[in-house]
Amino acid sequence: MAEDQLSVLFAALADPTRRAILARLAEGEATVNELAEPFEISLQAISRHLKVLERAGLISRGKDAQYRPCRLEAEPLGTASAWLDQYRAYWEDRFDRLAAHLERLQKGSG
Amino acid sequence: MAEDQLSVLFAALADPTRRAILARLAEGEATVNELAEPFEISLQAISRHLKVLERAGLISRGKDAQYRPCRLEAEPLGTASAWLDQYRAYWEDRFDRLAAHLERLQKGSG
DNA sequence: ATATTGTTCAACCAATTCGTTGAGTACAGG
DNA sequence: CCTGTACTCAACGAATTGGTTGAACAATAT
Repeated sequence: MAEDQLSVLFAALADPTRRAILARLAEGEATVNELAEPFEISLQAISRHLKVLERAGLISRGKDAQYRPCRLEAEPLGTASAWLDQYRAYWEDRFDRLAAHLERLQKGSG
Repeated sequence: MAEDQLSVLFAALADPTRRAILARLAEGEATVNELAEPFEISLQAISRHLKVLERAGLISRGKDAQYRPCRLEAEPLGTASAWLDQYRAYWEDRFDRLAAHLERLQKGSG
């Protein structure tokens, strides 16, 4: 299962081919063939990666004759970033002490 | 395949149970049993989720008698956040126009 | 010694994922 | 109309995932 937005999103980002596609789209729209060109895998495989990205809301697709230009839709990345920000204090050095402190507090419970 | 750091990391974050475990650990160390308590799934399933989180570098585990206290290790979240920051310009409104502009630039190629 | 508690390992199953190939569908142009 | 180009759908296989149960093992308590 796991159909929530964040799960679908992170799952989409968990594949290096898909991340490479996003990087390419950051430079501008591209057709499926253009996106497939740098990879060794079949066009069909790319087509399915695009479907995953679309389901995650990370791309949208247009229709221009027989072309299906893809466009980056970055909002979900903002959502992911916001989620990660919950933990920012835990990875930024200045808060390491705070985290350790909170930990000890709740362990000793008094 | 896909054994790179980022892929393993995002894959670890793609499961809601694992994200819930991280949220719990943000409040402090916890044993496997403590972590399992809120969930309906077996202890073994939790144990495997912890293994995934550990492989992603998101937790570390201690040894206290028969207990294996887990601790949040947030640095990888910082890595993920840094990766996302590449795209920040694309989801922040003030840059939407820039993105669209870049797109048009490269399409027209002149 | 034995039992109990905390945790992991191993085998298994169902569902999903990521690739393949082969067969469509949709549009453009001679 | 027929061909070529762009793309998607469907069927398939191998690998992975996320759950299960049953058996281990380690440390504590009796």
